[in-house]
Order: sequence, then C-alpha cells, then structure tokens
Amino acid sequence: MRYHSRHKAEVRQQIIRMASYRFRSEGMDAVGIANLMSDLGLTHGGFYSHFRDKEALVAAACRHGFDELQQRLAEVLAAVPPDERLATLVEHYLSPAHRDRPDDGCVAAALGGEMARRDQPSRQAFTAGVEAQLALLAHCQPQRGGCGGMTASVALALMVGALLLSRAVSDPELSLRFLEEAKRALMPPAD
Amino acid sequence: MRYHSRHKAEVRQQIIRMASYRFRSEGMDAVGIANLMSDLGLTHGGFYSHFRDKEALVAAACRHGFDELQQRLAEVLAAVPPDERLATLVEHYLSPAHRDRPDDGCVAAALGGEMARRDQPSRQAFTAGVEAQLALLAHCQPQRGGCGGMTASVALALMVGALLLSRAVSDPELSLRFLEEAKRALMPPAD
DNA sequence: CGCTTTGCATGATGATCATCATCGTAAAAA
DNA sequence: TTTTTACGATGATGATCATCATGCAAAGCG
Repeated sequence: MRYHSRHKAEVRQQIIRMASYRFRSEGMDAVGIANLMSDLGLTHGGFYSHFRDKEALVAAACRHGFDELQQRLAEVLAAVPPDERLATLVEHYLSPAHRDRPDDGCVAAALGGEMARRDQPSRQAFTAGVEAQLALLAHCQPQRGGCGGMTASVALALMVGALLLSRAVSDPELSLRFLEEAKRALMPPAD
Repeated sequence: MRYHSRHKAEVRQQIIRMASYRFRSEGMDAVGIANLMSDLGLTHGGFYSHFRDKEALVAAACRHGFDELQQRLAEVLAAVPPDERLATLVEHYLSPAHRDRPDDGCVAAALGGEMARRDQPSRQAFTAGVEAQLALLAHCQPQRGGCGGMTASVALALMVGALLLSRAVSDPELSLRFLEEAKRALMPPAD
C-alpha cells in the first residue's frame, strides 16, 4: 500500500462523516459525489474505490449519523440521575438549537421523509438506527409505562414529528409552539 | 386567445395537480419539469408561461395538496357525529392505506422534511396548510383539552411523525407498531 | 534502490437538470 | 375570410449528475 495501511480507512471515514453532515443539512439528492469529494480536497474519481455506489454511501452515512448521536446521548445521559434522563433527553431534542442544526442532529427527523423513497440497504440502516433510538428511549423512561404514559414508539414519533414541523414551518412562533407543546406532553404531567 | 378562454387555467390546474401527486410520491427534487410536462402530453417549453420558476410550482402544488385533503376530510367528518370525528380522522390518517399512498396523502408527512430546506414562498404555503390542519384538528376534539389531553399541535406532530416513520422503516412489523401505538395514544384512553 | 502495488486524479460518458429565446400554428376576434 | 394573438413545441444553453476506464505517482516491500 502506498500510504500507511490505515490511510484508506481514514479517508473512507472522512467521506462518511462529511456525507452524514451534508445529507442531513442539504438532503441526500442535493449532495453530489464530486462536490462531496472536493470538500475533502479529493476528486470524484476515487469515490468508487470506497463505495460501490451512492446508495452504499447513504447507508453508511445513515449508520454513522445514528451511531454518533447514540454515543453522544449515552454519554450525556450517563452523567445524569436516572429520573432526570427523560427530561434531559427531551429538553435537548426539542430545543431550538437542535432545530437549527439539522446537520448535527437527529437523522430520523432530517432524512425520514426521503428515506421512505430509498432502496433497501439505506432503509435497513435507517431502521436499525430507529430501533436503537427506541431502545434508548425505553431505557430512560422514568417509571412503568413511559413518558407521560407513552410507549417509546409514540414518544419517538412525537419528537420526530414536532422537530420536523418546527423546521418546516416559516412562522417562528408556530415553530416554537411545536417544540414547547411536545415538550410539555412528554414530561411527567404533575409537577 | 386561441383556445377557449378557460384553457390556460385548466392546463395550469392540471400541472399543479400532477405536480402535487408526483412531488409527494417521488420528492420535489426528483421530479423534473420536462418529465412532469410530458405526463400531461406537453413539452417543457410552455411551463414558464404558467409559472415563474419551479419554486412557484412547488408552492402552488403544496397549496393544492393541502386544500384537497382539507376538503376531502371536511366532507367525511361532516357525515359523522361530532364525538366520533377525532376517531375517524385518526383511524384514517394512521391507516396502512394512507401509509402506502403518499401521493394521495398528507403533504406535511410526505414533504415536511424537504420543506425545511426550501425557499420562503413554498414554506409559507406549507405553513398555511399546517395551520389549516391544526384548526381542523382543534375543531374535532371531542371535549376540552383534546385528543387524550393533547393539544392540536401535539396531536399533529404525533400523527405526522408516526406516519413518516412507518413509511421510512423497512421492517413491516415496526411500521405497523408506529401506526397502532400512535392511534392508541390519540384515542380517548378509556373504553 | 528498484519493483510492485494501489489510492487517487484525470477525463469521458450519457443522462438529466432548470431556464430561456424563438417560432409555428391554431383558435378567437374582426 | 382575414387578422391577430399567445399557447405550447422546438431546440439551445450551461450546469450538474452518477458512473467508469485509464493512468500516474508515491509508499511499502524485497
């Protein structure tokens, strides 16, 4: 090998990382291979020695995005007493900061809509990520039943939907309303 | 004018109608002008005499999609006693049939993710549609408070999120779980 | 120090994209 | 019947797309 043996793997990782950001912020169709590679100081030629096609990159980027979030969240939640974990997670997920940084945020909310139209490999990677999110959510329910009596899948659907709508809507007030009211619905109702 | 005076308006309406279907089922970026026009037996040339640019079509298609749904729902709900309206709406929205026909379904669920990245005109049309949905939802809450104690914006976010995830996920069982559990959460809890 | 290996660059392919300028033609108006 | 008018067809523009075939140059191995 002409570079040290890790080099190819490192470049591959960089491609995936950059793709996972740009896909989330611009959409998967809007990011071209050549443009993406040039972000890393490379040209489009080498791409196909790393991935069979764009679909393979989408799947890898999807996995990477979920893994990264999962890991980051696990760290944050571990530092918080168990009965505050749900509140911490919800507060973070439904914050304006998360709304305004889709590139660094939840893959499900950023790419869920387009995922429904993709091929099997990508959708499988996406599904695995969603399942991991569900497990994490179920794991930090304060007591039996879950978030204000919701199951994990209901809580996830609500969070994803609220974040998605808060991003799509052009009225800042309505945008905030989606975040705030979802937050309230997810937090334990009593003081 | 060479055709009868309604002709141009009719063609315009057909373009919008077709666009609103194809945008929902294929995504707004994936549908090209030339391809869309050829669906109507026309060529790409005349498009720009109907719309300033593609963005204008997106906004119009968005309005059309919401209007159509709003009208169809209003008809269905009017034929149902007030205390069954919420259940009817939820049952319909979270049905596998709706999941499997995005082209004929909710604009918010199909295009919400991509809407966040579009220009102002489209997002304003989208926002107006969302507001109409919220009003309709608030209007068919069975009693004070709303769907199992949810506000309209929470109910909408949950429905949109559940439908979106049920479409994106590749596991049929998980897909159904999103629909069923969201349904349960939205229906009045007591028998 | 030369050989082999291979990651990446170069460039081509053919397709599609949004947009616009031009023009024929068919229908309405006269 | 003749004139007018504008819808929509044709074709060009320049950009970008995913994908692949070829070739260079550098790094590890001998």
